Amino acid sequence: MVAALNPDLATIVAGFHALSDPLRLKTIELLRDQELCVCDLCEALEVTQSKLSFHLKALKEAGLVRTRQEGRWIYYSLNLAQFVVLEQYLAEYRRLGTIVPARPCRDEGKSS
Amino acid sequence: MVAALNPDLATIVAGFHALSDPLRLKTIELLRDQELCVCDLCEALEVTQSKLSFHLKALKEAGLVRTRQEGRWIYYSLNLAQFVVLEQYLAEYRRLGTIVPARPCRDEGKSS
DNA sequence: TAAATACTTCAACAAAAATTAATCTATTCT
DNA sequence: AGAATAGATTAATTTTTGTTGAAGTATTTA
Repeated sequence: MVAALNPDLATIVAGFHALSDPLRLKTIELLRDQELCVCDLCEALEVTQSKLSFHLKALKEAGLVRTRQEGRWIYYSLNLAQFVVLEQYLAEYRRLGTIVPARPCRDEGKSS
Repeated sequence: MVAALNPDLATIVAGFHALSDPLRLKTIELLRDQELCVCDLCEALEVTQSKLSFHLKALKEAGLVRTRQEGRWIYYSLNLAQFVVLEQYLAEYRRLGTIVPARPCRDEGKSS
């Protein structure tokens, strides 16, 4: 048995939800290269701090990013482990290559 | 250069959005094992046909599922290729292991 | 201690997504 | 042709998300 093989549905849903917005996606793409503080991200993404804060929260609650405070700056960075969790979830689909074909719908033991 | 390396942001966003709902996730988990018609899915998921139809549409528009009509049944099945696209997108993050650390925020060439 | 900076939170509002029930289309069965 | 079945579509409504601007918290600098 592999570690952390069964993250629950809610975790997966939260993860994909966090990734389902253009601004959040651009944010993590920026963080891919380096840790950044909120003001850097605001500047790069050309959005207000308040707006970005909302999206950063979504990313954080989904476990996709971490924060580290240094003085009055808060540095955001990716939590790669959580990316792997989602990647693995998708990989499960690739694993099983054969999909059982047709099988007529009405024969499936329905009490008719 | 690898084929289809740069799906655009909108495609990725749509894909993750389609995966960001519990019912849709349960749907694709059912389809993981076999092709199913809408009435089978409704029964298994215990939802109304109309409601499921809405969610199937989201999955379909994101390219995650395909349909095949047979008589008056429409069989849904996974489009694994699109799962791979999303998986690859996430894999890009794992690739670059080192994240550039701190770097003080105010030194970044800001005109102050 | 006062002012400034970095960031979050809140509350009001706007916009998008989901739910529901009814209707519509197409196919099959009699 | 008429009734039944599978499924999509529509419109009205509710729920959830996202946006905006103002206010709040914490830290630093003067």
